Amino acid sequence: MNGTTAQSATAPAVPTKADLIEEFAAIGNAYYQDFAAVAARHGLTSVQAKALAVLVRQPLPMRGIAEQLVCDASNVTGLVDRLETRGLVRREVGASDRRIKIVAATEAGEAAIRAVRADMQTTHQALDLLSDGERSVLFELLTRLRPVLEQKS
Amino acid sequence: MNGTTAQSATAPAVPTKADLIEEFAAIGNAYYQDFAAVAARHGLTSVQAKALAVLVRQPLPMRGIAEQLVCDASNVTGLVDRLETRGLVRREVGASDRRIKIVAATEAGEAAIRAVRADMQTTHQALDLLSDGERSVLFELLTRLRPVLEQKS
DNA sequence: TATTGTTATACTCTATAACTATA
DNA sequence: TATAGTTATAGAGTATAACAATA
Repeated sequence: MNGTTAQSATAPAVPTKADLIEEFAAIGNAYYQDFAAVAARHGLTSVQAKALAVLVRQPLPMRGIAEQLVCDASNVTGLVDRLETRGLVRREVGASDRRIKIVAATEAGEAAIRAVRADMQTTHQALDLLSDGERSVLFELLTRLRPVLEQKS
Repeated sequence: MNGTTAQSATAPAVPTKADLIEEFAAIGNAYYQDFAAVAARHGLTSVQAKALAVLVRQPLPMRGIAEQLVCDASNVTGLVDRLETRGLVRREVGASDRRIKIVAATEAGEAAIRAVRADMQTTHQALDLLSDGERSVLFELLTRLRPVLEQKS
């Protein structure tokens, strides 16, 4: 792995942060590929599916969607247009500020993202490799990482 | 979490697979956002950076790149054209089969992807939260998941 | 005949800049 | 004047279909 320490074969050295980053990158890319491929089979681009997944968690104004997608706000108009045409999301005028439009996933939108997640067989198969105890450990570690990882860079 | 078992507060129930999938999705998306944002700062689109990361690991024929990127082979022509124009990759004619063009990252390409990885501060900060022992555990779990997760769906 | 890479076309994603409606 | 959303435009990513070169 890093070769800086000579330990026994049964107790490998602690991985360097670079090792972990590389593994994290590979896992992140592989997950995203499964997500994009399954979304495509369901007639959604990866961006449409990602937007839908975000909106299922909570309704957001146009600019909030842009933040979540890390893209310019101008793109969100067309993106939401296409999702709205297919009945997957709904625009609602903001109550306090009429400039704001709140976008929410419809029932059809929620069903679509549920179907995509259920169909991510590669990811399911990978997680099936773990025992209950390992799943608990992984879940706990990821839950710790998530708040920091979701901050803006 | 799932509420199906009533255990003590210090020993939470084993997360369901759905819980873990959701956490995995959130982590995967957050990682990808950091990657895309940093790549953009370095003048690369996320697809260009991903292709470069793949080619740093190993040279690939055009169709191999398409497989890794989960996209049609016809797209790869333009993608590699743009990377080649900037001196980040190089096309080489295959030795055994002259139809095949092997694409390899140049030194500049390797340097570019190294710079992107080093600049992913959000991901670095997240991983800094873990102790050496936790890093080892996470690394081992991810290493187990990776071969299955990298298979085609 | 089958396969590799390319080209042509059309649609989607993306950023920048300018515009409108509202605050 | 500042902000939320939109429109216009141009470059990049994407799939489908058709093509040339090679196997």
